[in-house]
Amino acid sequence: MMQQDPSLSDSRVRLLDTAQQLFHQRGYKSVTMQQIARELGIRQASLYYHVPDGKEQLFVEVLARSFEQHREGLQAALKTAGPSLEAKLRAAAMWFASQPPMSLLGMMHADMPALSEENTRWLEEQAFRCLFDPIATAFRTAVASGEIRPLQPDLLAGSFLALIDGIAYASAHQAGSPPRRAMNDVIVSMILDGLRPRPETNGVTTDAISTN
Amino acid sequence: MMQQDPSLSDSRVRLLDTAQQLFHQRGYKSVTMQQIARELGIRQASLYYHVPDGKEQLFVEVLARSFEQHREGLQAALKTAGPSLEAKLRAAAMWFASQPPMSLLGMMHADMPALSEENTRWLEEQAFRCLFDPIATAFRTAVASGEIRPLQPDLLAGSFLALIDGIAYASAHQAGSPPRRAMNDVIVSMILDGLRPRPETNGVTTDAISTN
DNA sequence: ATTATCTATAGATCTATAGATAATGC
DNA sequence: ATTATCTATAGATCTATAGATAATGC
Repeated sequence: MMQQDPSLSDSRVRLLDTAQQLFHQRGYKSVTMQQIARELGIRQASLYYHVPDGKEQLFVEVLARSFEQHREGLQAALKTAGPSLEAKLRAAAMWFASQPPMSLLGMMHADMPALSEENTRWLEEQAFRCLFDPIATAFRTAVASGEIRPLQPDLLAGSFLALIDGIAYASAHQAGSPPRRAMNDVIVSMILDGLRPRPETNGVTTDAISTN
Repeated sequence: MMQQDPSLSDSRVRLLDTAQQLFHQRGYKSVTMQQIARELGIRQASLYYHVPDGKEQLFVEVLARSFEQHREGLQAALKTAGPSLEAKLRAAAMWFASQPPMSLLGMMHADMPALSEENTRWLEEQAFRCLFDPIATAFRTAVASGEIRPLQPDLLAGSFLALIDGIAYASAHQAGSPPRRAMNDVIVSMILDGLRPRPETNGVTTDAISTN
């Protein structure tokens, strides 16, 4: 009748998957338990067998699982990449491009205020640990090695994530936007070399894509 | 008894201001007519005198007004700035830093799906015209003059706005984050010159702020 | 016995409408 | 007469609970 341990039975995983998709698409408040159930082909009340603590618990679990997936994917990507910041940024961007858009900023902003303070704080910690920290570490290393100028690594990590988020948004909502890989190339190039033509770089330029 | 023309009476403006603040803070769905009314010190039903078509109309009007304010502020800032892209970006960033954070991306993502298709489309057009277009034009000009490398101006404009959005978010939600002006300097410098040290720039570097 | 669903429904919340009331300006 | 509020309330929607039902595995 009850089930306290968050088991990972088949039907529970299906629930988390469906909820994840809907929450990421429309946010916490807009998605109803009704809709999640309909999508699963079961009745609304049946959801409470899997998440006895209700909608907020479901949302928190979904988001935490999503963060964790990103952490693992990011770590793997950063590990296989070479030691240069450029390689790491490309690998990280590729990882994000391979995942469904998660609109981190949007979620953080719009959905957190509806949750309990405890859940908010905890999810912010998870987001920090899983998404922000790996990127910030890469920037910190690059600053330490002199590979990039001495700017605040935290700010750079935030900027990188904001750009990644923007790309995900554009590719999901903007009609004729380029593929995410192509946009990745442009922003990595921008981050590292800037938009101004480099003065003395006689050789192949890193320009990725032509105008408009 | 009724009032069809969107007059700008004192009490109506107060309503729009209050609603704007709340909507920008917590998004469309999370804010209730009840809360808006409480904030104004009146009863919930009284709101419908000013917005007979209800909550969605209120939200659309608030957002449209907000976009328009930004368009005017942006245009003014771009006009007073010098012709260089750097001056324009700094001016635009300064304008945004002078305004309450509006979390454009978050709103777009989380709130639009709850609105009618017509309103969604219309608001997207307004966002494009008021926020995106002025910035994209600046980038287009800079590409045409050769001031920057030939990358897609639209993508660059989106990137710039994503960064601005990220800064607003950080300054609003992150505990010890630097002032928005300082973050602006860093990102403009990053956008234009990149993070890698410029090879032949013998002179004053544009490094803004020290490590960490 | 455990797992996963179902029906039925209480209770809360939220939007919106109807119609009354009060103040101000002509 | 116009402007801006009020009270009261209908109707919709949404979360969550109680308890029944059915299938599968021991």
